[in-house]
Amino acid sequence: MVAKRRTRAPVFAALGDETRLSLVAKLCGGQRYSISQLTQGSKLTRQAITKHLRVLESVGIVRSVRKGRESRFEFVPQPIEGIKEYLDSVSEQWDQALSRLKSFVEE
Amino acid sequence: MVAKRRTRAPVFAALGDETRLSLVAKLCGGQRYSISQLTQGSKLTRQAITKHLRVLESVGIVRSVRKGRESRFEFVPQPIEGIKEYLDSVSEQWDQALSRLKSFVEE
DNA sequence: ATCTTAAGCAACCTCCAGGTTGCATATTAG
DNA sequence: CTAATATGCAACCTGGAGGTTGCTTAAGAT
Repeated sequence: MVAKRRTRAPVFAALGDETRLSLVAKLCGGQRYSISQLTQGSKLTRQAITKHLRVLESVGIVRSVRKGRESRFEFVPQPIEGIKEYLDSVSEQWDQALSRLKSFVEE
Repeated sequence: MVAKRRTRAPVFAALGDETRLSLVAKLCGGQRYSISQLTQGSKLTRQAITKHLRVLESVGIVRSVRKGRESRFEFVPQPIEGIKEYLDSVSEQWDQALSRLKSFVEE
């Protein structure tokens, strides 16, 4: 296991796009889909979808497995768990700040 | 209260940048900071920092209040709570998929 | 009244994200 | 074997993100 980088920004950035968010929405249901399948219903080109999938893959949100002539993509939960933890720490800091303020006012 | 948009992508996008993430990290501690203060220690220009702050402000993660000649920025938790909920729903879908798979294998 | 500090505004630059088209290659179907 | 399907690769285009510099205006400090 290599040092897991302390930078969540790329993961947030990967989620910062409607198209990719809907890919995630589809894939987190557990099913695996080929690129062509994921392109169905989208108004974008297969190549555009491919690029988006590569972005998601580059931050580990998604993984591809070649199966015959198609490459099937599947969801990987870890990166999203990672940023959830990060957001929790942000909320926690904020809550602590609030409670410090509260006790300051009360005394 | 106007229809809260169903699109979290812009919030994720706003967090998808190291500089903005560190601004959030600083501000979620509860203190308010002026633009100049937030620029201190950064290698970027005040104007660059200003632009980043406007991005955060545009999605509601941050709010600015003019105080004399300086405008002080403060953290606003709601948008981040929003995407936390979104991520929870993603995890939930994933977990349900896993448990369906599990019961399918077991029978 | 003047100097200094905080911010806003605007023009400008560079680079890359997001899309497209066109063509090549690998598999599966008939 | 041949046709059709699923991808990969590469070149190309365009707009906007992220930065900078320069100048102006507002508000404190002396």
